[in-house]
Amino acid sequence: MRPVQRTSVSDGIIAQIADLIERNVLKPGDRLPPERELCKRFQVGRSSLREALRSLSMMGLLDGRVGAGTFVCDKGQYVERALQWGFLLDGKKLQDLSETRMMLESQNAYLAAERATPADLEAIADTLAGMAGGLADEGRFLASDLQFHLLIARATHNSILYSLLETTRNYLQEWIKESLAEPSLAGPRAELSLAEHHQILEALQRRDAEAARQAMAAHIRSSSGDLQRTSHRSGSD
Amino acid sequence: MRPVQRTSVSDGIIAQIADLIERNVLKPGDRLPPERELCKRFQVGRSSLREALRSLSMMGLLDGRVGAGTFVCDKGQYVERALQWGFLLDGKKLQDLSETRMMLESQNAYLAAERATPADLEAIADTLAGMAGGLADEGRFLASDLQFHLLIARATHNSILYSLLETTRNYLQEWIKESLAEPSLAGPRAELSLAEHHQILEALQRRDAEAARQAMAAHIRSSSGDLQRTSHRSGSD
DNA sequence: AAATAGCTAATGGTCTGACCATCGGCAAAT
DNA sequence: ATTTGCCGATGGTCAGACCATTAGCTATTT
Repeated sequence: MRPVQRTSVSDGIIAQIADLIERNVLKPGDRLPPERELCKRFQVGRSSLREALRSLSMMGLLDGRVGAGTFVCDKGQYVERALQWGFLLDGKKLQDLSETRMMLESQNAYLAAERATPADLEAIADTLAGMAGGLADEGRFLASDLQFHLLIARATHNSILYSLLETTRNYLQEWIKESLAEPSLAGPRAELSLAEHHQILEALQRRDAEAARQAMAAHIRSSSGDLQRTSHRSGSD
Repeated sequence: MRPVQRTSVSDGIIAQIADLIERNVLKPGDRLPPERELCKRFQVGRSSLREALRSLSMMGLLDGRVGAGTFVCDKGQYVERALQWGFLLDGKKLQDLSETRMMLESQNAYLAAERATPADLEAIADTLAGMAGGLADEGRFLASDLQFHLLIARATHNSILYSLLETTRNYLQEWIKESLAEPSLAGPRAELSLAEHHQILEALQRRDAEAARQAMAAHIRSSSGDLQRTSHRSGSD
């Protein structure tokens, strides 16, 4: 005798849909049939179906858009999503976040210097050019700044490290924006930032991993200095 | 003007309950009020509440038992559920995870060397003693091994780094266990592992951050070598 | 002809009430 | 003291209804 395992209806649906996605029967971007029809096909109630879809959304497999339908997510960020839960569950201390970001950014720069393809480097250089051209336009400058860092992370060709960096950046984005919006700092800060980015790019192009790491670390340090200065207004623990 | 973010009812409930668990208001093992009462408290329909509870269960934070109630799970077990759909750990991901872990472990060792309190160091030393005493008992040895690394992460006093390391470890736990279970490797591997741990502890006690980082990196490298050797059986990219 | 405004149907999101299966504990019977 | 049977509480499921939003079409306007 062995303990019989009771399988809930929702879990059955989850297993089926996840299997379809895994076997690529449902490709990223595909649209699922409407909920009410899925109910008929699976022969289950809408509650159970929706609980299943909700779970799959939570795992990052599906994405429901009201009025449009439910779609298969294009990014296979299963593990990444799970790691982000770990983020959410812990206290989001600004200082800890900054420290984590510093570590991720510098280490990613190190790896990127070793692994970036010519196409990666070209994209990074292009973004940097966009930054320089957007010194006056704050929004464009910030967008290029963000993209610069994300492209470096992508150049590591490690999806987990990329995802982690993306998440930390998202959390810190607000503070970064605030800090750069300081009128007294905006001009010189942006110029300095641009110069630092150039140093990073040069290190990457030279394939000098250690230099890339240190250039990135110096860059983050100098900007996190501003963060500290800006953040003490909005309270702390 | 900025795009207003629409927040679904379920997401609101998820955020609230997750927050309660995070702040330890809801401790592991605690029982939640019945669904029908939660509906009244949150003033939401049962569907929405159940979708939220389902998502939290999927994350491994909650566990619903029919006839008994819904209980708060021990944190850190949520990965196993995700692993039920084995499609997320292909060879590439395993490699990325190992790399991420290496980076987290070594950097945490660096920071721990700078910040560990005497109590932290004592706890780490105790755990190492437990490891030495558990060479014969595989389960005890692995448990102490895990605790050793987690204590170092805790000694950084950075909750995010700790959480990330904890999560990556959970993912890799199965493979680590497999690798150490190799009969031909078990004995020498455990001895070597113990020696490496001693080196790490010594570096921590000397407050030599760079040495701690390198000792940890060497340790992870040697064990991830076993991981690679073990994992090539189950396919790769 | 092109752009805009308004309408309509489809769809996900939410609520309600009901019923079922299972579990825990209690009381009666042995 | 142990077993048996019962009953209430609880999570799991279902069906139907209504709402809010969206996409796409239509008619109006420029």
